[in-house]
Formats: sequence, structure tokens, C-alpha cells
Amino acid sequence: MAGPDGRTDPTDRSPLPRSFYDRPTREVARDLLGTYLVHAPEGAHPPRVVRLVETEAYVAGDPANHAYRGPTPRNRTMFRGPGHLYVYRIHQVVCANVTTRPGEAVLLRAGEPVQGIGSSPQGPGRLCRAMGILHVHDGMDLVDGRITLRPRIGAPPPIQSTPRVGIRRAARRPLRFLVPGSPWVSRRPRPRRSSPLPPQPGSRS
DNA sequence: ATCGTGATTCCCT
DNA sequence: GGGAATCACGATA
Repeated sequence: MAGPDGRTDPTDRSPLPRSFYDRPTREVARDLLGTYLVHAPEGAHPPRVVRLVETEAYVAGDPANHAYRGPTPRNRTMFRGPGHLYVYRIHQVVCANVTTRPGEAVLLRAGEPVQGIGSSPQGPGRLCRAMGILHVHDGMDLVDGRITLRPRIGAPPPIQSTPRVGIRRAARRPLRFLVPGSPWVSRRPRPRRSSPLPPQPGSRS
């Protein structure tokens, strides 16, 4: 889909400016859908590009937020200012976030392959693997670095908000944003319930 | 639904 | 410092 200027290559466009990230985190999470995550590795390797289709916001006062209890060695990047890459490791997997205002961030959950993608970028761990994002990239500046985000081309995609996935606390807040119908959105049927409830009459399964 | 897996954090000493 | 709880996942079935 070409923009009004007819250009089709997202890497021709300048990275999103710092001001993009210096906004309320929910807005950033929503506006990130349809933008392009670009990793131009050192050397002659071709850039890897995905179009983001799924994000989650982690906001202040949010018990699921890594920064909920303030700065720690792991989450220090979340306090470095808007527009940095916060990469953390969980289990055997790395996940990437974009920082917004101090102590808040957006988890990048899934994307649609555009260029140079060798494995499925579906789910936050797999997205990082496909993009070649490593734990050592934690703290990188997204405005002026090898890993950047580039503006959407054309009209904004349709956006749906849903409960967040894979967390226990505050999972039901509608802070997950996705492009409905995209085959690249990660599927995880339902968030875990914190306490088992007896099946209600009329509820499914 | 469950399991592998190891880092991180917390709540004590 | 140390032991235990926790975990923004992914692969399995």
C-alpha cells in the first residue's frame, strides 16, 4: 500500500520522533499499530522489517508493570526517557518494549513480516527472535539507532482493544491493542483467572 | 492445561 | 547474603 507520495519502502522514511513517545502510553500503544519496526544490523545484512499489529500498554499504578515498585536494575531503561528500547528476558526468551514516559512502556507483541524475516514474528518472544533483537539491545535509543520505528504508510489500521495476555495481575484492563483480523496477531484464548469460579449457567464450555 | 527454565525480586536474617 | 515466590513465554497435548 503506497502512501499519498507513492513511496512504498518504510525504511525510506525518518524514524518516529521523540515527541511520538512522549505522550500517554495508551495513545502510543495504539498509534504504534501499523508502524514499522526496523532493525538494520551492523554490516551488509539486509534490514529486517515488520509492521506492528499487536501491542500492550503498561502504565503507572499498574501492578503488572515491571516498574510498579519503582526502578530496579532490570527496569532501569524504563526511566531513561521516551523512545528507548527496553529489552528483558523471561524464561528462555527476550521481549522488547518501547519506553514512553518514565516508568511506563509498550510491549511489542506481534508484527507482520515485511522484509528479511526468517521466522514467525507472532508473540513477543518470537517477534524479538525474528527481528534479531537481543538482550544487549536493552537501553538503545529508538530515535537515533540501528533499531527504529518508522511511520505508518497510508491510513491508520482498524484497532481493537482487549484484555492483556499472559499476566495475572490487572490482566483485564483493556490495554492490549491489535489489528483485528490480522493473521499475525498472537492467539491466546483467555487470560488466566485469578480465582476459579463455578461455571455459570449459560456460559460456554 | 502443563511443563521446562533460569533470572529477578522480595522478605527476611 | 540467602531462600522462596514469581514470572509481560513458548512448545507441547
